[in-house]
Amino acid sequence: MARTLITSALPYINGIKHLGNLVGSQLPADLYARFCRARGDEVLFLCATDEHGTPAEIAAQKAGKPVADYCAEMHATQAEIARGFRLSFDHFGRSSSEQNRVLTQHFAGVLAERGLIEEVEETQIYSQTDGRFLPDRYIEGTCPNCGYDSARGDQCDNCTKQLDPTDLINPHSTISGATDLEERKTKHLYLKQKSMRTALSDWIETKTDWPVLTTSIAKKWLNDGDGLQDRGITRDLSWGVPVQKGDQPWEGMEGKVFYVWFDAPVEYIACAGEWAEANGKGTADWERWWRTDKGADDVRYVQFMGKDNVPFHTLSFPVTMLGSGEPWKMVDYIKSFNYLNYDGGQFSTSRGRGVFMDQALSILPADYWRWWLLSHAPESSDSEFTWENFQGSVNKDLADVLGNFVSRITKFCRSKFGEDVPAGTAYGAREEALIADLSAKLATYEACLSAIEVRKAASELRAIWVAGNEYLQSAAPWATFKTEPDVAAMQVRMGLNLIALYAKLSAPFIPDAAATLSDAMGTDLSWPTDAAAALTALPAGHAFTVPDNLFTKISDEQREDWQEKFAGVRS
RNA sequence: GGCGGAGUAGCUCAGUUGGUUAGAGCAGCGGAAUCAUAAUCCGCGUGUCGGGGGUUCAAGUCCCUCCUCCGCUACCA
Repeated sequence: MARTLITSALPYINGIKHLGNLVGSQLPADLYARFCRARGDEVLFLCATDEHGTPAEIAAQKAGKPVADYCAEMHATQAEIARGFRLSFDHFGRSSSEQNRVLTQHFAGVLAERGLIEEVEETQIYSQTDGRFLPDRYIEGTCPNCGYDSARGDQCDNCTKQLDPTDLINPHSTISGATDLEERKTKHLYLKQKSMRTALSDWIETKTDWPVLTTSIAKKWLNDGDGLQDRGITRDLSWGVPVQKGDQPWEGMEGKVFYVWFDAPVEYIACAGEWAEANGKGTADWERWWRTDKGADDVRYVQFMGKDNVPFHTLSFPVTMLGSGEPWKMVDYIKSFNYLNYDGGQFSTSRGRGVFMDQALSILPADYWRWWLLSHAPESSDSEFTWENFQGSVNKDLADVLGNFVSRITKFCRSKFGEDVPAGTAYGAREEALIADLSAKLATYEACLSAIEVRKAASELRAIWVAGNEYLQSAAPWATFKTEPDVAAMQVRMGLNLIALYAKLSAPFIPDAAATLSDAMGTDLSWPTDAAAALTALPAGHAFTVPDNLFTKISDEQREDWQEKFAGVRS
């Protein structure tokens, strides 16, 4: 049995994510996980909240809560929303877990032993009022170049000049507004990525099947300018994984924590440990997914992420794993996505522009969103959400093409033959042609899903739904019923079998509707091996029920209402 | 500035290693059907493939150049 390990980029803890975040990692990862499970792979699908770092501390401060409590609450909220979207994680963990603390400290210790960590003393800005060192972007002041008065410490938004916080005139903290900033010396650990450059490059060169988006970003960081640079992996914060060398203290690093981008990817591994613990399993159970010396040799590991995450997954995290010299399972395929824009601009968390995951579920069920987002996934370039397009796709694809097909065949059968599959004649030439057509389409659909070609898979699935309508239209059982009721019965039997087949094939995209259909047809959601067999699965006499309409159309009034509601600031 | 991605029908997008009259879905127009959520099916496309130049028997596809949009640029994650 094929074994597939799937991870989605970890959503950051400081708020509810928008649809752009969802479609860039969690949702396509779920599609793939569902497909792999359906076709019989042993799957471990992991995701977690990324909880450490300054933004989490500040969000907690704004909410007036201790950061640990804040993160616990937000984790619960994000987990609930993930369930709402039917994201089928085997475990939804937390980067603040005990497992991650131990493993992160372990990696740091091993990397230090192997000479891949260097201590560097540097000068940073400290705010006495805030009682903390400030990352560059949390310092604002007047730009020495253009005079813009809200230039950030890393870059001026007005003239785009790269800045150093000490360049700013009248600098102040954006957290408190404090101006009592001072330069302080502080010591930090750097991961010596430069010394791993060749090993990384060799590894990336073997990945000839990766999407261009993934490899081009990786190669750029490897080769641009002076090439890959060493990177600081510690911070002067309190919320994070305490800096330790394995289980030993790290002299001179007391009170410091690891940088979130060092511990967050480690959570992919630690999450498997959390999964094992939550399910009464042992160390060996998760190590067979992650240690090539303990059974992970035959695992295929696939990661999903937005393009902004690619450098960390192609460089930093591999340095950690390869540098450890330990037999960790490396990623086999990285599926990366571009951005989803909202109605002519970007989704914006800070300005509350666009649709957030909780809001989306409050107006429509998960399947509607899953279908639109996946069928418009930003694979080859950035793509665009508009309410008109959303309304059109949902109404046409889901309500008309699929929903109405189910409705017309089940209701016709009920009125003419009752709620059992009718017998009638044997399948004839038209049915054989349909089976041949669907065999080909099924093969294409599977190939797209295997290759994680999300949009193409969606359009092929739609074509499979359309084939049912084409068949029904040319077979016209409502006409044959008047003269040859046995033929009409056979045609209806084919129609009902098509519904059962659609349930199986549609489940990765629209799991709720698929479950409704399989319940109504009294069948399961096992993956069909062959169209001919699948279309004779429901025998004459098999009982079914007529389901309620699968999808309700979005009215123009609703669309206009939502368009208005989500244009402005999130309340 | 550097790097990367994109620019194809009114809209959203496909176009494999260059090869017959450039495609799909939606919208629009015409027709058929009346089982069904006024749902379906059939037919209908004269697009300077962002502009210009080049290579080639042949370019949306390769090269050069210019324009526009977007992303990244290492202390936001």
